[in-house]
Amino acid sequence: MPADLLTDFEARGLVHQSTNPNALRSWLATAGRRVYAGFDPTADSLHVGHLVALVLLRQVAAAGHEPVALVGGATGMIGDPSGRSEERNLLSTDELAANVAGVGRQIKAVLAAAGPGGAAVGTVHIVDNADWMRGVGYLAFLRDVGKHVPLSQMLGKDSVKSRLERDGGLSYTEFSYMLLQAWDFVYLSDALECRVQIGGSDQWGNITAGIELGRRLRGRELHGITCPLLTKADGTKMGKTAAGAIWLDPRRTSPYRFYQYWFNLDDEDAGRCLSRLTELSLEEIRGLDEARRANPATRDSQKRLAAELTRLVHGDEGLAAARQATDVFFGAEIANLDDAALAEIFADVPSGHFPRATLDGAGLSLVDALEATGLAASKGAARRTIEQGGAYVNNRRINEASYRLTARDLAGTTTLVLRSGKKSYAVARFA
RNA sequence: GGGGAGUUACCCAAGCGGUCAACGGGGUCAGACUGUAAAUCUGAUGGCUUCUGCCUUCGCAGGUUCGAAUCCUGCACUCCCCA
Repeated sequence: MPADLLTDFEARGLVHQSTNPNALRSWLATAGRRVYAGFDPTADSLHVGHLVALVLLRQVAAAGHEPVALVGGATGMIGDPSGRSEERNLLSTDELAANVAGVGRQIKAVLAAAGPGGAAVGTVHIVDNADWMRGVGYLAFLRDVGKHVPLSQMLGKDSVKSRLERDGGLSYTEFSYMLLQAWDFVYLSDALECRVQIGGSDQWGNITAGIELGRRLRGRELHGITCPLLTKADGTKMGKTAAGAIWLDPRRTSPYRFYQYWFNLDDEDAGRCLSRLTELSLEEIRGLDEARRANPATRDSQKRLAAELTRLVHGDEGLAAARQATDVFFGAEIANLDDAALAEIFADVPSGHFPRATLDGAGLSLVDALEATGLAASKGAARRTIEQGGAYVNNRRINEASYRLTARDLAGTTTLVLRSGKKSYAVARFA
């Protein structure tokens, strides 16, 4: 028998708005129900902001239902105006195809990842709305769908209203977006008996448009749940850093940096993420909350959060690599590691290549090396960093701006590790 | 159409003939403290450098002067007021 999904969502702070909870609950009381969430293929990788929806779908599966992940190959042609202050640039069809493929792969991998205790995930549906939209003609769509959507309803949506009040306005194309998403919902209720759509709080308008259309077109009761936008205690969006978004694709954000992002959250954010993004039991989360208040310095919540999410996205190997890199980065002096291990650990760190001969004789000046590897913007900046005590070779602080690197500074046979400040690393290879 | 104000380093913003690579704030970087947190405190913040200086910057182009971000002329852009 299925767990009470809605109650669990509420307990985890995952419900922002929902349609009639009683009807929703009774529909979900039967196992094997299908619940969907949509993902826009705006890039070839998802980022941390998409994690809530992915985790929601995993919990749908864990509760004995069947999650449906929709990749918007068709809607991506148009662009969702929700939560956007300006008109989107259209993606080229090539770009879009690549994005749909990339995002689809990621969703599949995350949904297929083993749950806590190794529990396998059951049936998962991944669909692309281009598959049913491609053949639909404009006239047919206007007659079959558009005819049933009152303009007053469309104009009433916040996403439309806020845009109309702005100078940029919005195009007819983006205005029409909600019709497509509304039709997706009805289509999935026909094809897969899917009656529930979940999404971020900015999707409420699009979801209710679908519910309304289902009622008018089919006399069918559809349901919606939105979850609150995940933000940090300081009000900024989760997953945004000065350097850019935290992506799920390891080529964009290495498992190490992904791990570190969660590891570095402050206490309040870590607690919230544990309940919203992990599959730990509420009991276990309560325990971590208490431990954090009693003894915040151990950072158990952050460690656990980072471990859970890194494993979910990058698997056991990704987690192991992130942990190994963390040990080395925040550990003592680096010595006696072979090149292969260094290359592995520092895979995502910028590197500089120098001819082996530069280490001979007087050697290579540390200032030049810091500049060449990009750890310092200029030689002046490199000198400053050294003089202020922020430069390290193999994690050993170097204070002399005149320091020159020679063969004895190598940590491996051809490699040494430079560091600026607490967390910026670069690898120098001499071959 | 008439009148006025402005354009300074990543951003905001002082300076109004020499002592200006240019006050101050934000941001950023480094250090201390700490829990790889937050807050706080300290230092740095055009480039190169033999550490002594050199070079390039104050909307753009000229000019005056021993010397200009500062004065003059022209050009471009922005803003405000009156019509």
